[in-house]
Amino acid sequence: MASRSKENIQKKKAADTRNSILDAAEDVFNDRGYSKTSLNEIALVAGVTRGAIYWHFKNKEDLFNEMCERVRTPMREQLEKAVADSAGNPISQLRRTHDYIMQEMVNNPHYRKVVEILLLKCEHTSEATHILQNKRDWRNSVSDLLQTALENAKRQGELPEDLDVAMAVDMMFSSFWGMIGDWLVSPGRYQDIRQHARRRHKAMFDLLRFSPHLRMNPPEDVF
Amino acid sequence: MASRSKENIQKKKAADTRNSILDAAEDVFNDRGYSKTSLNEIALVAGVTRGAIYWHFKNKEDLFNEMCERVRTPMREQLEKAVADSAGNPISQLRRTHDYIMQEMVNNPHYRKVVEILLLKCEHTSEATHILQNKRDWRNSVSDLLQTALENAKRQGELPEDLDVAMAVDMMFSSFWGMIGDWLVSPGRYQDIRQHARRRHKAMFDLLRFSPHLRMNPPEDVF
DNA sequence: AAAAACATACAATCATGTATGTATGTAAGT
DNA sequence: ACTTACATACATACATGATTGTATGTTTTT
Repeated sequence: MASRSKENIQKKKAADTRNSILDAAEDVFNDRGYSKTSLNEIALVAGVTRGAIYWHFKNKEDLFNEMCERVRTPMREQLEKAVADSAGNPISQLRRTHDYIMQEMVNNPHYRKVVEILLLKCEHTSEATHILQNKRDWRNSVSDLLQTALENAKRQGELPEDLDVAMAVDMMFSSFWGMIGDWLVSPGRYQDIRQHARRRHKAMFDLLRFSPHLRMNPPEDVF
Repeated sequence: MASRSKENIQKKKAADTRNSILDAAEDVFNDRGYSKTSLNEIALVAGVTRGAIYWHFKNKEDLFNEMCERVRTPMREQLEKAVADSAGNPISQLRRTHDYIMQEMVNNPHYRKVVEILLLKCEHTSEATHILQNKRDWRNSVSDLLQTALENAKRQGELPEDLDVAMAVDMMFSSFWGMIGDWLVSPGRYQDIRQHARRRHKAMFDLLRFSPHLRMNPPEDVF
């Protein structure tokens, strides 16, 4: 048992190193951008050498993906749980979930940093398709969740029967991430981003409920 | 006069070289991302050497800015003209302008490429503040224009008197660029992006007209 | 001849991947 | 109980290649 304990201590230390590398990556990627960041800089900030990074990660791309995963996994789980719990009252559950995400975005540095990197600090090149894949995966998982929630809301009578759910999800999604991007570019523009996000979220549901252009057969008015 | 003409020919040739460098920059930045692109690659695609680039531009950053300017200047002028012409019917003028921008985005490769670079192909680092500045400038000029147009619409009675114009502009802006970003990430998602954009634009104006949460004193309902 | 519009050559730096070194802990054999 | 062997978890060193800025040609007009 003593040896077992010692073994665990070793493993914990290695895990700590790994996490400190990921922490450093969040900071350096944020400051210098993904491409311009060298593994050496990350190593320096983490208090190790590049050797440690190559021990824990295959290369820069792998490190990047693991960094994303460390945030995406708990985020997705939280969202899935939230939607699963939304049996009775999908809209208010969505509102709570939205507020929870905004809270995490503001208060959880890991969330904010990784989102900031994905939105503003990495390039979408033809070779580094993993970044594109990362974004698409994120989008798809969130979209599916939203879609489910909106369908639930339709069944509950909280949203119009003929709501164009795909369109609504599209609009909610890009409006939300557009706002987040805007906020990250110019944080000073918002005195209270969470309050702002709440208003926008409510406005968005006014839209879903009342706009004829988000129905399955939108009006073909003059143009 | 002959000498003058020959001189002009020379100058035109130089201007052609300059433009071909900027064209090449649009393509290579798009393919490889801003950071990973070397000036040599751009030179190769443009059919010149790095010497030509350093003759026409101070460095990579300068080249980037000039590339943006070549699109931003005509775009801003078009928008300014459109808003100036909107005396009588701001809303329909805004709709036409929105449609015009989408048309350019789809049909004008220069517009699309530069927007794609700014949204997806460049990193926002602490040293390369010119990129941040570029984005802020773009945002501010478009926001001011939108703001003016919406104020006009209020005066004409086309929008509610107590509409929170700043909030509305914010929402329109981030919703629009969020959509564009989404489209550029997954073009296949939209069979007809212009039609999609039109629906969204109309829906957005439903929102401006009818949502109580976009008024100056939004309802403080339960949360 | 001199300026414009480039091309070529060079020096300095820097990042990546890998190969090799090293320290520590542990499992196995005797 | 002691050594040997080995694996983990890194650090160090090196080879390679790429990029930038600049300095120095070269050609063509004027």
